Amino acid sequence: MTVISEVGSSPISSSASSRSSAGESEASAIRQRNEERILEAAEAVFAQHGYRGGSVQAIAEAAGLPKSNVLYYVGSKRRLYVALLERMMARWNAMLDDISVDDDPAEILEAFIRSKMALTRAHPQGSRLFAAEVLGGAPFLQDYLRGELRDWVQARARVFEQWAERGLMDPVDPVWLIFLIWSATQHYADFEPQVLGITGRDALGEQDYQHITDFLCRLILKGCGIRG
Amino acid sequence: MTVISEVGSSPISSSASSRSSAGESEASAIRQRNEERILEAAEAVFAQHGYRGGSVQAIAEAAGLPKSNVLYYVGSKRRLYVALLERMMARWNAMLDDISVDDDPAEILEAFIRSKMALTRAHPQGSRLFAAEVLGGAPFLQDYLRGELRDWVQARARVFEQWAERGLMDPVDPVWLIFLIWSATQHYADFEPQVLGITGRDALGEQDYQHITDFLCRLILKGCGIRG
DNA sequence: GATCATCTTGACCATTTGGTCAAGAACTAA
DNA sequence: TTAGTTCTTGACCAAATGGTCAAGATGATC
Repeated sequence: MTVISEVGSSPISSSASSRSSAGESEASAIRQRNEERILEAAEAVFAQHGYRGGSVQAIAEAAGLPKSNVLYYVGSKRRLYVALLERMMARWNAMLDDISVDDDPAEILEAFIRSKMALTRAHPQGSRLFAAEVLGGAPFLQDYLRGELRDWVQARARVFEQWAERGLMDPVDPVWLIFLIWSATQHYADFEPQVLGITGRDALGEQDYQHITDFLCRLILKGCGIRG
Repeated sequence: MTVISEVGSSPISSSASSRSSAGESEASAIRQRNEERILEAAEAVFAQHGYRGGSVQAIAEAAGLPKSNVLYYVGSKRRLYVALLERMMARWNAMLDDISVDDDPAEILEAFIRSKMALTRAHPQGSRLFAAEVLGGAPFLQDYLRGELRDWVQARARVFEQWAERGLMDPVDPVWLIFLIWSATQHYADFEPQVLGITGRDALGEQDYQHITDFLCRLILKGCGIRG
């Protein structure tokens, strides 16, 4: 799947109204600022209401710009949505590291859980955007899910299986294990109103995240027969 | 939170166009059949697109009825949505059993996981409807989350803590444990396109569900220091 | 069969939606 | 300063939206 154009130029500028004849050029400060505002606003709106339920007017209001100004920069609702998904995927792809059978299972699994929880905390709206898109049937993400994400999962699963063969962890199903870690870590972004309602909090703080992360690391590693 | 009116009468009939002067009366066979069609269709549409993104026209098409006929039965989009949420909550409340410190932790946790997975399999759209509503900030569910669901979680957590004190399980955080079980079990409904895309399946079968359930039971119980 | 209630459903309505368009202001480079 | 580019933004458009309305068909009861 296409990664967003290289850092420095605008993520949308090559596809909307700045068709400079010199090819890809540096976006102006005004354009960069406004596009960033639009992307942030759009992420929140689409994360909350999905593609169909999110309106360009709501995005415009959240960005503090007139609707036609938003459309001037991004071209269309669809283009904006695709740009957002690509941004999200780029962020995730940066985390799709490779692991080896020579690595230590405890370290790898713990790092995996910790980095996912850190992402949840840093980018909750990205997680919600993904959740909304998948709830909607993932129409824009099929290639990604069936392509590089799947390859990554399968490669990681193979390493988990080899660890199990060496007796370094229990022979759990590695794919369900990966889903368990994803669901457990994303839950705190995706279902935040539930978490806050039930725990009586207004927000989760750094210390809460620390406790949750520690809890997940301990339980999942022990549950896998690692360092129990 | 209000539970749906008693079995036998229509879940919507008391609030839309059948204002019989004799009070609550048995709905006709036509009404029952059409209301059920509408509820099923609406559940799918709202689960996929959320409240804002789901349209009455789409629901009407999915139900095979004209839009104004749908509105004849349900009154408004909002009433329909509320009725759906109430139906979902009633289904969930039937599962909010009580446990005691004298129960066996292994049995209780395993039953909890198994029943949640069975619910995921039997009512995936209900799970997705809940997810969409929570992603949207849970505007219609705050009382439920902060009320009886919270009470249930707290009561269950207290029992978990007492088990830990008796050395029957590790002293894990009981609330995070409940969230872990919810997120892990609902994942297979809510993120089904992801699961299918990554595993290369067109659907999850009974055997898949069995394996996943067994995996979750084993890992989570072992991770809690129960019967490891 | 007559009467009343329920059901069906297209026409209609005000508002919202994703755009398109173009005038004028602001910015940039020579 | 001039010319060209970018940015701003209200007016406008066709289609979609959640309804409302009422005529006629169907169902139920006496």
